[in-house]
Amino acid sequence: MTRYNAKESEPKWQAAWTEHGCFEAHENSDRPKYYVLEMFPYPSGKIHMGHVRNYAMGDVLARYKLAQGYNVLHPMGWDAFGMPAENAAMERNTHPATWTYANIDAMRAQLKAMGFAIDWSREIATCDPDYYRHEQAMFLDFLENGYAYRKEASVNWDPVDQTVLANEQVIDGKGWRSGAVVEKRKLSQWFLSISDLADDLLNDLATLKRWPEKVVTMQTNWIGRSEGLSMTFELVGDGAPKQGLEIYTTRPDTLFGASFCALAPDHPIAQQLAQHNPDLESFIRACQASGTSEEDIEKAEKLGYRTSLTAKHPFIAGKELPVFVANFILMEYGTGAIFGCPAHDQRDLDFARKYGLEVLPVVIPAGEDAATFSIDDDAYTGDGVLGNSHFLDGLDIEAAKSTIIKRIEDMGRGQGTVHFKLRDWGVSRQRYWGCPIPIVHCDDCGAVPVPKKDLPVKLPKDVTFDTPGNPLDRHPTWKHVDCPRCNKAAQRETDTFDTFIDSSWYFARFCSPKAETPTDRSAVDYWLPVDQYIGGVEHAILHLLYARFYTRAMKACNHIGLDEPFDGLFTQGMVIHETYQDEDGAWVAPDDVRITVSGNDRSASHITTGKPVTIGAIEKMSKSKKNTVDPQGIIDQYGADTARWFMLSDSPPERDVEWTEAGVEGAWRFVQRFWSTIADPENDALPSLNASKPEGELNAQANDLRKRSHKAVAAITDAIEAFHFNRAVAHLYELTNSIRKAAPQLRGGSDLDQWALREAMGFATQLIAPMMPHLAEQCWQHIGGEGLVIQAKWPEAEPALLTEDAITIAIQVNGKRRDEMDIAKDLPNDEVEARALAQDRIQEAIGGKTPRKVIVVPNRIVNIVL
RNA sequence: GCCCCUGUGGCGGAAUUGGUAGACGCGAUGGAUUCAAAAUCCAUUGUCCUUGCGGACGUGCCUGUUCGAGUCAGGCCAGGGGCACCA
Repeated sequence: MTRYNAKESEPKWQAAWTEHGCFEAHENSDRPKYYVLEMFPYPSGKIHMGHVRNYAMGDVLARYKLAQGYNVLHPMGWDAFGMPAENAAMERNTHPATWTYANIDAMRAQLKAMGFAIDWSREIATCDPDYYRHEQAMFLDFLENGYAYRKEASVNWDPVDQTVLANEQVIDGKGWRSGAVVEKRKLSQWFLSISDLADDLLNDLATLKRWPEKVVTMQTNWIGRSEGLSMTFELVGDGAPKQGLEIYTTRPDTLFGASFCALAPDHPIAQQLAQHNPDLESFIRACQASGTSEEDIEKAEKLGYRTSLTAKHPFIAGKELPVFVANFILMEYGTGAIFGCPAHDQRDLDFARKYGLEVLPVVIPAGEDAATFSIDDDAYTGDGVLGNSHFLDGLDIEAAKSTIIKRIEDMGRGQGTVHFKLRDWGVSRQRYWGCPIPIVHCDDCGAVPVPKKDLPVKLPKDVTFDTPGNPLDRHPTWKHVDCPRCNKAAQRETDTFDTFIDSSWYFARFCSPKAETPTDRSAVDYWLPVDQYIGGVEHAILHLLYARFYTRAMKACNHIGLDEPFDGLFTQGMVIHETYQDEDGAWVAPDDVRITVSGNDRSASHITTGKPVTIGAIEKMSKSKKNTVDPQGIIDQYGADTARWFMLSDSPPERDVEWTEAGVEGAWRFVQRFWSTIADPENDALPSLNASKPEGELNAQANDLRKRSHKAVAAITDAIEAFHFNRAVAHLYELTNSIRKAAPQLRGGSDLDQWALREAMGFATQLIAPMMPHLAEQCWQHIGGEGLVIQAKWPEAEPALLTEDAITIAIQVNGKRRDEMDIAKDLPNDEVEARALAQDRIQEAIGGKTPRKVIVVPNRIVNIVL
């Protein structure tokens, strides 16, 4: 028998699928549609194991749904804009486009070699003008419909590189590349008003039934809705603004426990006071200079500067609260000002202790008395009843909140309001390799949209990266254009879009990738929503929230007809690997490590030097720790099916999977074992899979095999539906073992027995096809299956074969298992009880006592209680 | 600090609604085959006691509910993830 040759087989079947157009999706179908999508890759150069895992999962689903008779859309594209291309351009002196498209070509070839069931005719790349011109058109629609606007915002500015840095590029307050101290700079930038839709985005999370709860929770927290009160305090003192001070609080019930007010350092009133107060000015400067990293915040002391102003308490005549400028108040949240109630907020308490302010409890826990309850080092944030609070006394917290809000509203001093942490999405990037923002700035007309007929605004090709700054800005001619409105000389916007915009609507473009408009309504109405979206949990917030917002904005502009783009979401785990370090602490790549096993102990040495190597933690594959394994090497050595199978085995898809050499070898062994199970020459005399079922009686073993294989059909179908690929794999191992065990006898049996064996082989081949499609095609051909296995209808189990008429149940005495017995299924309880009590071992265990109670759970268990 | 998730053999992990814990795979050990190896096949493999039959213990820890708990409840511990001076 010949070994299975993946190298020969895989390209052959890939060609066959292409030739038959197996994966091309068409809208005109009477089959139900199914849109399966994996998050599209950034074209970094070559695929990594994370891609293999992600796309293997999506592929199982796509092929399974295809076999189930669905009209499947399973497209692929490239999230092709972004900084790495510019960095590569600087380092290698190539153009970002050259680098990107070369990467795309390389990665496309690799994905094709993996044999994924992708409709390549729908391929898109976000850096293609044919893609981004529609993005520009939609931005203009958003602008017209009030979803986009322009405002001043501060950015991280690297004065050496003359560029804006993302927060992640600022390390210890310095630019990651230049090392220069980063400045805050105000730039006029474009924003999308995602916060206008905060309520919808929050409420509709409840409709996402097939999303992981974890992601829903994370988005809920990110949107951060809170209900509270905005109210104005009257200010007194030198230079007090007569409009007063507007604060925001979620605990209006604690107003009678207020002992100070505090402003953010960049609050307008603080700024104004600082103009005539050098001490305050330097305090504010110190606040702004302090770091914003987690660690800094953790360590930072609560600092305040007591201004000359005081705030009048609205209900306590003569009570005035000192007004501080404090370093822990954020201008971006609420109104940038608070009243502090130290008894019931830890930060306020820390602050009050430091500055000797009053701490008056106003929420009294059950069992305490308002007159004697006191606060020590910990603020009391629990439940209770109001005390020391005039007209609120005796109310619970919720009642007190609504009462005080009503009073303040009636006084015209404020109103109950809702605040969100979610802020508008700044989309301007001072970068070359992104989608140009289709705007012209005219001295007279302001920001003028580029007319749609003039789109796309294309990136110029002749740019250089040898000097810092934005190449679009210093390009000699590109930005100089005439105003579309008044024809006077004007300047193009030289910013490009955040690349998250590119990925916020690509799933819609896949429905009609060649349409002359951003979407073809009949196509998106047919295909959307995406039935199953699959990707890494690292996109749980930004990408998925942006895409949800974008879908709503597109709907408002008539590009799409629904609110939620992704009906089902699955977030898969990472691929991880052991790390290795040599004696000097340098990381060693897995390829350079030799592992020695003795018993259950493992040790490692360097493959060339022979020196000992320490086996370290199992971590996400990363270049810096050198614990990566290149999928290409695996494909070359074992073939795509082995890599796919390993990725789907063992670990549940949502958890991390550890890549191990032994595991891959195990997968490879199984590929061969499966092939030899099917292609054993001894089987050659068996009837073809097409042969009709002969008459006669099955022998016991053949009957058993039929039961096993039909049960496998049911179990594997359920497992795939539930995204339990590891369990589907386990069932396939079992079915294969059953076939191997039964084959020698059944081969020599009756025609019907032989047919049953062949049937089981056919099932196994079909069931394995979504995971190892090439191997399956080879086997399918070998056993005489009709056409391609990918085109075969998914098998269905005969219900009669799924139930057993004889079962084994356990017998317990006092909850401990003492024996088991074979009984007929659905045997009446009293008979089961009688038979259980008659068992020798049970009699022994009972020891002559009379059972107090006998519990019979039909077809499951008997428990005898003494 | 707040929120969420996860703890099962040497390892990855199975175990419908509470009903025989450890399926399946990896690793390991012994054997067959072989001149030898690779490959393949067979057997054993939770721990402890026992020559064997068998028995005791066992799903992070402690309590509880139940005839019966990996599964349910309460309280801890450990690991991972997310958010965070958000008023």
